[in-house]
Amino acid sequence: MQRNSIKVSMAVVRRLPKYYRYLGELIQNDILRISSKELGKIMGLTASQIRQDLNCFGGFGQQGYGYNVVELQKEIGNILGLNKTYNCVIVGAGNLGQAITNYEGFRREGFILKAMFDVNPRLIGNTIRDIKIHDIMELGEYVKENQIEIGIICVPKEFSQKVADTLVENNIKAIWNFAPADVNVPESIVIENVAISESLYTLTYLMNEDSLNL
Amino acid sequence: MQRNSIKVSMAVVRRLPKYYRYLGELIQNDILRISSKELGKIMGLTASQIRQDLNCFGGFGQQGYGYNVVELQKEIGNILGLNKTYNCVIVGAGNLGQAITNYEGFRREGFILKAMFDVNPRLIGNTIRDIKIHDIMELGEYVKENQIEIGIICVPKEFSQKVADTLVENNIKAIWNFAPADVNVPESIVIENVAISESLYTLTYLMNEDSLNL
DNA sequence: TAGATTGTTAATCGATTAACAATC
DNA sequence: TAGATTGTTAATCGATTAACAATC
Repeated sequence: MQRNSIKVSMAVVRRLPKYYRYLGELIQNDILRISSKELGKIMGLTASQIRQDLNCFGGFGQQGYGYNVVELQKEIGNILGLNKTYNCVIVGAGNLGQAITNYEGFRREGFILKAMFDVNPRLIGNTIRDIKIHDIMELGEYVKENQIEIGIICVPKEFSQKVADTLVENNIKAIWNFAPADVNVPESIVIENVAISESLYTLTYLMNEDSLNL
Repeated sequence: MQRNSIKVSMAVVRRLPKYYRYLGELIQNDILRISSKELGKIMGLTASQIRQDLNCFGGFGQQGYGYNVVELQKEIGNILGLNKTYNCVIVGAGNLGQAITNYEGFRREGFILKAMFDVNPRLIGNTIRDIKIHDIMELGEYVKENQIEIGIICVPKEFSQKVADTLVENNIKAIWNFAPADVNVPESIVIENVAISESLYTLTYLMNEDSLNL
């Protein structure tokens, strides 16, 4: 069931990966059927919100029954675009770049890491999990030649905008940026600036909230 | 200027670190004064929202002038609790744990990494940036003995809940969890579940949005 | 069938934006 | 002082929750 011209809010979109993840856990625990009420309890959402969220995309449930967990997870995966594969590169082969390379989950979901890039001569030429580390000078050409769709930026913030520019010039479709400074790209490019520190500072805010005397 | 019993919404709280970061960049660029209008343009927010956000905590600006960047950044830092120091441990000394250890920014903001922990005998006893990697069996005792306030979880998701439980039992105050599965803790403990994959799946959603026929 | 639970509309709540008097 | 821009109140917008008829 598909609708026409319903605009889905970012609030909903950002909950979808969480649904996807929790449904995956249910499958692992052999739970094959769930009601919005139960799912809400597990995820800390209201049943009403879950039904509203899902109905932005279609009626995936069944009255009197609930939702088929496997089917629903697959549907949400499709909505998220996880039924496709994506050619990716990682720029910056330090610890963070390596951590992402080593994370099995991403390969499983269709993210194909084609190459890594770095400035460090000691790293260039090495291989991590069969992925070769190239000289960052070759980045632009490689991205263009190999139809790379997603660029993952793991370089220090001083270089992140320059890397992003190179990616954009060579027809990247999306950038996942881990440098602790937002990167600017044209409207047509999809960008996620992660800024990991923000969640740490939220943590300390919450630790001190009581003593703030608001 | 402090108010009594105003509840600050999480929407506002999660913008504070971003203000802090952008103000830091302004300082680096020797911009010492800014209006809500200008700041909004840079950050992609409305001037009105910025003024509303800041006024949850006090009147930091001056009519006809704007905001003193250095002063405002410092105030927001205080609100976020960045005027204090925090004793931290990292559990899981793999690439991600090492990436965090190597990130200078955190030390600068008062996060004191006291120790790392791992199960891997090859890592135990080693040192990263002068931080010793301990046997994970010693985690609970160490946390209790050394007044550790923040536990950073960088272990595979199979072990994350168990690690969290150990931290909680030994009086941790907050947990910053990078394992790709939410960890449950008592109400009194502050928890940030990061789930990095969520932003990647949001990215692919946005890449495919047009073809969704909503 | 009766019970359960959805899909969906309406009501409420909260967050963002607009407007403007206060004031530097 | 005049101009600029805040702090703050009011208006609007959007997101969440509640309610219930539809239906499996």
